[in-house]
Amino acid sequence: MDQPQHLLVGVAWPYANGEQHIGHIAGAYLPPDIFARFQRMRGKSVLMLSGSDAHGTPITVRAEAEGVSPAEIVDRFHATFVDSYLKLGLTFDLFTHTDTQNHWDVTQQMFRRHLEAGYIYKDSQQQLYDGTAHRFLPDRYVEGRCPFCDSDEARGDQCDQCGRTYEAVELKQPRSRISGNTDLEIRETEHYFLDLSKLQEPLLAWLKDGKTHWRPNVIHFARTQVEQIKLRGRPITRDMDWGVSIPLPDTEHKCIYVWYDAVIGYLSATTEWAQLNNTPEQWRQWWDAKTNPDARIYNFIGKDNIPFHAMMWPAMLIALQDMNLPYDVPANEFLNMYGRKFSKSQGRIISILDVLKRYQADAWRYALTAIAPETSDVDFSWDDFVERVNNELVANWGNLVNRVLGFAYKRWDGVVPTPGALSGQDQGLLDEVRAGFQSAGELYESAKLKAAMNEVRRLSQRANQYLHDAAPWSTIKTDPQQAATSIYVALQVIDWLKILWAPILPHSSQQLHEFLGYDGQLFGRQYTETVKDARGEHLVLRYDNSAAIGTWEPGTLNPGQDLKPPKPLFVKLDEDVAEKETAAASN
RNA sequence: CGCGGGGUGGAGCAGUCCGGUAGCUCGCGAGGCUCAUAACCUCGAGGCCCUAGGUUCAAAUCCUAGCCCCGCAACCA
Repeated sequence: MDQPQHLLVGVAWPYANGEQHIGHIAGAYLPPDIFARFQRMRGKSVLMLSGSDAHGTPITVRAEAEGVSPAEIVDRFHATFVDSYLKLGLTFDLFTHTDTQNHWDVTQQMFRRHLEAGYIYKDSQQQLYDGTAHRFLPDRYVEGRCPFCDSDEARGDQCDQCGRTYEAVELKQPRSRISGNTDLEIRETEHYFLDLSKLQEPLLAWLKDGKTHWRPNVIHFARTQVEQIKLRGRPITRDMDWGVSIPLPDTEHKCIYVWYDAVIGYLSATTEWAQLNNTPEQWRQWWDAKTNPDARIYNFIGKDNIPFHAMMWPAMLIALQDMNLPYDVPANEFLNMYGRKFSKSQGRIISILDVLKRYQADAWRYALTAIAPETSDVDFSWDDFVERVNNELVANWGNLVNRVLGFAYKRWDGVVPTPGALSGQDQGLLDEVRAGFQSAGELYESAKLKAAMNEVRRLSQRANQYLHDAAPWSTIKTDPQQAATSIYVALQVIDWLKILWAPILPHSSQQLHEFLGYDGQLFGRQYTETVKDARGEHLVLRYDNSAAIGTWEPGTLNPGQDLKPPKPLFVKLDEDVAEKETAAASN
């Protein structure tokens, strides 16, 4: 087999400066979990990794606004991320954060290797300096009037009004967000730069090579950028104290720029995972091109992150040589709300942690997959959520399970009936659903999750049609053996659909697995742990797949197997849910 | 200004690469079934495929010009 065994599923690192909303989940967090669960059932050696991004000005700005330490902000939101991923069932083999000793080590090591290989140089930059606060003002620490459109709300690096970018020193009437000081001076400051000009050629060669399986929004963007823009040195250090320190002398009050250290998280999380498992060299199975060139690395992200994952990070890896580069970067567009971006400040936000209190995890997994913004921005509305859960998930799949299990349990004393000879109709349904392992499998494999879901839903509709034609509730009165055969076929099909749905609906598939009288867990176990290191301790979310028995193949349901008393898999939502939630959101 | 994505029946989407009777889910209308969470099954109504040109026997699909929406532009998924 030339199928790769080792798959690394990298997930965008969330900034630990606010709660996650359903847009984050639909765009970048749920899709990789569905993909990873599918691949694990295929027997692949999957590592799904991410962590909270602890550094950067969004964190320190918030910390200063609240008068607490950045670490406190990170710990608070990191814990909420872990909590919501547990509840939603996102099976991270490791979800850590970037303020760990391991991440510091890996980042500094990469800095040194880039330096030694000649990809890092030192240069000076002009930056605004706040004499009152005695510090430099990177990025969002400064606001002012936009040099292009005169908006007064312009940030240090970009104007939200007209969208243009510029250097902070170009701002008109700049003011410090720390002290409010408007009497800012321009000072020279020395920084280290990653020399991307040296990487442009190999990066472009890599982007031009193959990539036919990449989504057009990702590959078109990356190619045109690298083709048309002359890449230049980009600063990888900043005048800040909060961040990974620079492994060189005379670098006080400077640290490594967050963009550089955050993407290294994919590598550092792998080594942290390997160390936690006491197999420190295992990371090579995914990253080291000499050890395992067939490993595939996937990066699931939102479209805003395309430049970093399709350009910067690959360039950094190319510079190291002998590292596996991303195999695919399935970036999603955005999930909006009523036509506009989610916005915390404007009260348009649906926190995933909050809504998981009221609705089933699998209901969200279904609805967010159904409307996943795979090719264009998509609008979320509560009406749509209710409609999809009630009229699609409950009506099509949940009801199929309920009608078959309920009938079987009542009429055959809680046991899987023994079938007689199969008719052409029986065989036809079995063949069609069995073929779903191939057809839906290919769609899951290529991360076309919406299409995979449609395929599985089509198959469960076929089962509903079969039942209508076979009408076992009618034949049982005249020909009990034929009714038994129909119900056996339906149960077998449900047993297979359980697997086909499992990547998207792991919780209810497990429940169905048990209703059908099976033991064991289709998937592994999620758990949290506190890890101590030289920088303190940090909470991690982990996943142990060793006891999982779910496999991507049609098993055989044994006649005579004891069923469990069935209950509906999904809660049907009340009519007024949409109204209530919409009202609550606008308060 | 530049770049990327999108514009398909009431809603959400697929189809566009490799032209050939416009497809799916939901909603709506009618009928059927009654095992089932009033769910399920069948049939039906409903579309200038953004616009204007062009290529072609034939264009949602290819070419040209333009319009509209979203995003990116070095980090807000």
